[in-house]
Formats: sequence, C-alpha cells, structure tokens
Amino acid sequence: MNEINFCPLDYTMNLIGTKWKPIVLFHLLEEPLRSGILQKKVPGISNKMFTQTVRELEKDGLLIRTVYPVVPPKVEYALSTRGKSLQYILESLDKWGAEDCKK
Amino acid sequence: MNEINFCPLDYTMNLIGTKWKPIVLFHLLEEPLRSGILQKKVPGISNKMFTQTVRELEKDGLLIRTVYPVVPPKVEYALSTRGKSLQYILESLDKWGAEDCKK
DNA sequence: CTGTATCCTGTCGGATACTG
DNA sequence: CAGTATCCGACAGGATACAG
Repeated sequence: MNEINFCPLDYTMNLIGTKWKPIVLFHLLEEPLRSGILQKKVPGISNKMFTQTVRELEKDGLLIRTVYPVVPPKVEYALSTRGKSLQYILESLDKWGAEDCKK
Repeated sequence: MNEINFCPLDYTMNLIGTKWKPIVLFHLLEEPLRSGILQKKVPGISNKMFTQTVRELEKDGLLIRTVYPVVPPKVEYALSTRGKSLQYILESLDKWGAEDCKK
C-alpha cells in the first residue's frame, strides 16, 4: 500500500466495501434485529459469512452485539452511533440502484 | 443467489462494490484522464487490476474509453453520464471517510 | 505508452457437521 | 437458536515478461 494519494473514500471502502457489509447495515437501519431474522434478510449469505461479517462490523464499532442470557440463546444486533451515521450513504446507494435498474 | 429480498443497494454494490472501482471513478470526477495518469492516482493498484477494473467499468457503461490513434498510444478515460450520476455517492463516501477518520 | 499473458499464492466463501 | 470448525474449490490479485 501507498499513502501518497490516500483518499478518505478509500478509508470508507475499507470499512464497508465488501459484498455483505452494506446490506447487513442497511437492514438494521429501521430497528435492531435478532441474529436469525437479520440473516434471513440477507438471502444468499452463508452462515459462515454472516458470522464473519457481523463480527467485523462489531470490531469496527459499526454495530453493537447484545447477548441475552436466556434459553434458547438470543442475540440482537443494532447499529452503533457510528453505524447510524452511514444511514445517509446506505440510502443513497439504495436509491441510486433503484433509479438505475429501471433503465 | 436468492431474489426474495433483493434490494437496490445490492444492485449498486454489484456495480461498484469492489476495492478499486470507486477510487477510479472518484478520480475521474473532475476531468477525463489518460491511462497512465489515472493509474498513478490509484497507488497500490497493480497493472493487471487497473486494466481489469477499467474494463469492467467500461462494460457496465460507467466510463468511456477513448483511444487516440497516435504514437505513442494515448488512451483517455472519462465518466459516462451514468458514471457521473454516481458523483453524489462517491463524494458522500469520501466525506464520510474524512469525517470519521478524524475520530 | 498502453495493454496482454502467464504463473502463482493467499484469501474468499460455500457445504457440512458439530457444540452450548 | 446462535455460533464454531473444517474441508476444499474458485478466484482475486501481485510479479514478471512481453506485444503493438
């Protein structure tokens, strides 16, 4: 890597520029969701990639993982403040896609 | 893939959701650039990935490739109308990154 | 200058089975 | 229900050499 022409866009893409991350975040915009529900909203994602994705998002402080000590286990994911600050971008991406695929 | 919960965001990410595409497009926002210049603005990218990236962007109609029949060869890349319509999003991603990495 | 063609390695990412 | 572990094929992506 070279930092000479580093641009913030690059920084952003390193956080959310993967196949699944934006979609996961997008589905959390409205409300926190428990694990199973969230995963079902991202069809095509494998169990492995789902876990890996939310783990990285948690590590980067974009979402918060809450474990409820009940049986059966219940885990809920919610956007952090930092994650919520992406709302505008996620919706822009969504809107652009909606407009563009009409053509 | 499953289309039940297909969202436009997914569509957008399939077009520009890679490591290099947004950066390449971003550097073309101001003005068309010839190949060598553009590539130098994306440090860290290998020759192979650069060619591959612009080829896909061209195929998807996001940029236009113009070959000038001169010696030495001159090739220029410019955003298409469709590519320009991403300006807003690219700048949002850039701004977010600039804001966020202050913290 | 611009782009292509190999080769080669690491990682992505799915399928499956299993634990608490 | 939620998550982990392993296996394994596919491909992203770099280095290098070469062509027009």
